[in-house]
Amino acid sequence: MALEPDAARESGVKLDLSVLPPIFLLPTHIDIETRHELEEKLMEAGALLTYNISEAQIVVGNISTKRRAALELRMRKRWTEEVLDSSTGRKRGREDGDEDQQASNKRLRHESGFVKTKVNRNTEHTADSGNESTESEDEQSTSKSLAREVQPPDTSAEPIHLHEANILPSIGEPGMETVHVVKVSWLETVFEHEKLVPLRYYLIYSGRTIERPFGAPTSTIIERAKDDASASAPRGRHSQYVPALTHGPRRLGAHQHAHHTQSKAKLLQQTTSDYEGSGDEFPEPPEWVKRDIKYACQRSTPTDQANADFIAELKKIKLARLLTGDEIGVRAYSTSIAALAAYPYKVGNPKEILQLPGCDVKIANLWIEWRNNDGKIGAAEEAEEDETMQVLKRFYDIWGVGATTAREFYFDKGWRDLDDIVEFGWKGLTRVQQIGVKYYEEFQKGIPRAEVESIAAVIKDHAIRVRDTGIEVLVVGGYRRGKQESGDVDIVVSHRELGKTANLVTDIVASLETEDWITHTLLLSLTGTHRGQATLPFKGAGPAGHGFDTLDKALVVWQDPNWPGKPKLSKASSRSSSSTGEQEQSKKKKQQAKNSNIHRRVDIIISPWRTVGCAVMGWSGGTTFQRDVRRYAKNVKGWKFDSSGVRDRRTGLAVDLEGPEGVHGGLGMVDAEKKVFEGMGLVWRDPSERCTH
DNA sequence: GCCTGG
DNA sequence: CGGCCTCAGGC
DNA sequence: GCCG
Repeated sequence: MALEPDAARESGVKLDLSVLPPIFLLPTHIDIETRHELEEKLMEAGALLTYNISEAQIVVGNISTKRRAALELRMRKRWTEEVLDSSTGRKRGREDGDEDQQASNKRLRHESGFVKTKVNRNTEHTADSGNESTESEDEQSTSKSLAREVQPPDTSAEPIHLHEANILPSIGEPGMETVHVVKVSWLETVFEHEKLVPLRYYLIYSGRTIERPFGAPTSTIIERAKDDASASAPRGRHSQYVPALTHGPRRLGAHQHAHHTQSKAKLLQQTTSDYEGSGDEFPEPPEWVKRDIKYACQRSTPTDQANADFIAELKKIKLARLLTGDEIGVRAYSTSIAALAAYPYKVGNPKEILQLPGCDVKIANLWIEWRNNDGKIGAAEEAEEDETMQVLKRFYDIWGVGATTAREFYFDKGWRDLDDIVEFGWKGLTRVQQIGVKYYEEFQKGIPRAEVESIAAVIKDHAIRVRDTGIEVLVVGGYRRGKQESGDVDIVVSHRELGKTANLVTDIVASLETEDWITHTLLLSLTGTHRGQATLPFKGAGPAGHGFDTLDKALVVWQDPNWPGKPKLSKASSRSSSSTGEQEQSKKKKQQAKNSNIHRRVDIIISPWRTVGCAVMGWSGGTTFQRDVRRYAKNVKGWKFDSSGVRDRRTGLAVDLEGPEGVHGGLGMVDAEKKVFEGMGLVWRDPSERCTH
């Protein structure tokens, strides 16, 4: 029973760790009990335990890769760069300083067996394996591989006898700026043998402290980005370009229209004080400017925009606001951009900008800067080039990751790229985020119009299969606005008979899955069906007024299951591969037998016919257009608009814009949409004129 | 109740 | 100075 | 950041 370790016997002396530099214990992956135990033993042995990582020279952790080690330090605000073995550091209290690290490694390799298990070069990234496996097991398999652990070196076989002077690795400068991250097994070994053993066999990573590597030093952008979104509203947003306003009202140069411009006019002098551009001439503003039309749904916003270049710069600022969690800033810039996007002339004078609703001196001054600075805005370029912003953007582009989570990934977790997420955070991702990461590159690719059309045709075909030929569809979203490439496919599916749209999403998705068009369902929204079923009398003829259903919809991942070289399935066994001939074939083709068709994001929206015009309208506009439809409905009409219908805010009753049972006769979805525009007092515009961004 | 997407 | 589009679903 |  009472086994006595060799080391214990030979050292009559009590273990003394007071010679060691400050030690930091990484809590990561060490349960609280073990940690307390280690802390206790360290204290007993007189070790210098620190809880301030910046003063630690030895960091002990239950981790295994360099990458993770650097990450753990980074997370705790200690930025380091790796010190390599080759950089033969100065010897540390050692006479025979000629033995460099390589030599010592070499010797180690010869004299003991555990070098191969030592670090085990456990550096293969799990991200790399992510592409190989197939289908729904992928997320799991990837996370599984993350759990792989390195075996600790088997030290009991060969106790180590080395000089105390050799305890610390001979790399890096001595002192606080160098930090060595070692495995927990080092401490365990030390305690087991009650003897100090060299770090180097347990060394994961050696780093030298460096400055935080990037960015305009503590630029306001970064400061803002650090703020948690949950904290109080972003503050301190004041541009250096906003002039103090002191003058009384002045008269606008060439024109004297709307009153609202007068209050702006007094700022104008300030704004343009250092602007000596072309004369004061500029074109007669369009009607919507004169009438101070504030809602994007009330004006035409064409695809090709006279001020696209300037808008592009503004969008960079808007993106920065988005990534920093400044939603209100995003709103503001969206409004300004939408107004500029609708302005049909190339701006040549800042006064033109002041005329626009949603634009004021701030934007006018940005335009001046843009004009005087060769088409560049400092804040925009700065944000674009900022490395923090770039990382946040990378994360934000993951489907299912928003600005808040992107910032959490970066500032809290310390991750820098997708590999970090896969390697260190996979299990913490939601299901849809895992899918978003898995198809990251594919989802970035635009979808050509022809492909949108063929996807729509397949959906329509399946909808007809699960119902009948009364199914009608319309592709909405960017496609309908005329974009050459769409980010995703949005399609509205309806049927003139009320009962035929109940449970339709479910049936369509099921049918598509049968033929493997859908690889993942990201979201299934069924409230329409739920409510419809609850409210609607089976035989129809329900009193109008009930009918306020939200829409059923499915957000799915789509892949064309037909690909060149696909093994032909025999007619009989359509689903499972059971025939022996097939097995052989699939085995033979195992390598190239992979569907390389690009995965696409597809939104299938079901609408009852009664409100299909609202659905079409609600899904066809750009973001700002849609938001302004709702604002307009609220502020001008006192209604609440959403893509499943309109109701009066006061009475709560549904507003029938399309007739109690929707449009009839030869009228279709677009006619229904026209009725909605008309009913809201809006001029119907071709979707290509709703390009608000 | 926060976060996300549309 | 307060408000800024709206809603369902996932966690 | 702009509006009422």
